[in-house]
Formats: sequence, structure tokens, C-alpha cells
Amino acid sequence: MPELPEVETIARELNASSLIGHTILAARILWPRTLQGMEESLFNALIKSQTLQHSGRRGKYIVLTLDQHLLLIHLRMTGKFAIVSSDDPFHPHERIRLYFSNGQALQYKDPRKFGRWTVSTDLHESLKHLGIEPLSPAFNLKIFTQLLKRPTKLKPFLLNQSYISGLGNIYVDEALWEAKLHPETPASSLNANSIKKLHHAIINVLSKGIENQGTRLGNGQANYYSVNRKANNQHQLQVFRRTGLPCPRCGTAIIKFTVAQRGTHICPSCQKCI
DNA sequence: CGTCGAGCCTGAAGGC
DNA sequence: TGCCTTCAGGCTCGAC
Repeated sequence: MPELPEVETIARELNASSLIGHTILAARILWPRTLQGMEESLFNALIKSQTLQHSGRRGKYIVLTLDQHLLLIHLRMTGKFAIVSSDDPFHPHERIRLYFSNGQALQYKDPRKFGRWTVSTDLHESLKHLGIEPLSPAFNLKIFTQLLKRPTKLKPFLLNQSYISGLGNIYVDEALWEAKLHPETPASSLNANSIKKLHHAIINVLSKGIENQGTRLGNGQANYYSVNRKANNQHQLQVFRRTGLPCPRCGTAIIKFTVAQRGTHICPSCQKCI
């Protein structure tokens, strides 16, 4: 589940890669459902002969800028990229391959097949369902306070991409721990001090995640998140997937339970409900 | 508006 | 060892 820091890391890597400035010759679609609402023939027609100009990010989407279109890619749970030689054999998990004019190819692997690709001519229109970027200057205390005025628990609030875009299960658990807030606390019940702490915690966990080039979980196979193997943030996690281990702040054993149908990790001493 | 459950998927992990 | 079940979770959709 790549979240904002992982997607940002991947977007930067692609932007610094040898593919930038080269032309897409063709696409090979190995799992057609990866293309969202689009036939393979149309997809090919839209991207063929276009140059890859830039790789960026909006929310959890990778945004590849071509001459005339944008490629929007959501990795969902297990989407991964690699740059390979055009004549390398297909990987069993490979779903799409883009062939470039320099003899290389962008390989998209996704064992779970949840990831989605789409072609857009209007970024704003295509991603209008996304809320504010938490690392942008626009995400200030005043806006955050306004957003919190709704009848929902903190965890589903933070996971909802239409309010704040980019947070996922890992960084929500981490931010709530840092702010000493329980995930089932009603969003509208926070006082000014808690709002300030949570605002700071969100920016802090995401910034550190980017600094560490993302979080890599699992045993290096199915849950391997980043393009490169430098992702290091997994060693900085305070509560996520640390059930039974001592809270780094007070030593109480971390517990896991379900909130909003998601595995949720908290310190029961530091994070009291309401 | 919000919550909840199902569905999309497969590999890993746990139970027996 | 091996089969079977459960779990993991981002997002969408339909029901309430």
C-alpha cells in the first residue's frame, strides 16, 4: 500500500530516470482491467509516439506528463515499477509494459491486480475527488480545523482522500500515535491544542517518510513497496505492525483492533478515547 | 451526510 | 509436509 511518501519517492525516481525525454513506442497490456474505463486500442492510440516529459505525484497517484496527455497511475496495494530492457522476458506479475525509444521499457508489476491506469487531458478534472495536499502550504491550521467539523471518527476522516489526499493506514496510525489521539475520537471534538498536534504530526510523519524514501514492509516479496531498495522508514515506525511491543514513549504494550474495517495500532495508555 | 459490507485479487501466514 | 482457511488493505459501489 504505497501512501504519499512511497508514491512521492517513486515519482521522483522515475523523474530522475533514463526514461525522461524519450518517446513511447508502444504499450503491451498483459492485464486489461488495469486500464480504467478504456479499451486497450484507445490507450495505445493516446500514448503512442508521445514523449515522457515529467513524473510527479498528486495524492497517491503517479502523474506522468506526456506531450499531449497525462498518465495517471494508482498503485493501490501492490503496484510496482521497474525499468528493464525492452527485450527482457515478461515477469509473471507484469501487467503493463511501456516500450521506449531508447531500448528500455517501463515495467509495471502488480500481483494483486488492484492498481489502475488512466489517461487524462485535464489533471484537475480527473483528480477533482482528491482533497488537500497535506504537505502543501495550503494545508494550514485554519483549513484543517474547518475540515474536522464533521461527524466522523478521526481514523476514517484521515483515510478519506476527499478531505486530505495521500494518507493511508500506516501514516494515519503513526500520526495519531504522535498526537496522542485515539482513532475513534470524533473529529469534531478536538480542541485547538489537539488540532495543532495532529496537524503537526501529519506533516511530520509524511515528511520523515519521504526523507527515508518510504516504508518497506513484509519479507521483500508481496509487500515490497518502493521501486528502489533504499526505503528505510519501516525502522522508524512507532506503532504500526508493532502489536505487543512496547510503546516507544511509555512502554505499554501496543494493541491492535479494527477501526473503519482497517487494522489499527495504538498505545492504550497514550491514546485514550475522547 | 456517514457507516457498513461486498468485491476486486493473490501471496503469506496460521491452523490442524 | 500439505491442504485449507484467513488475513492484508485502497478504493468503489450499493444499501441503509
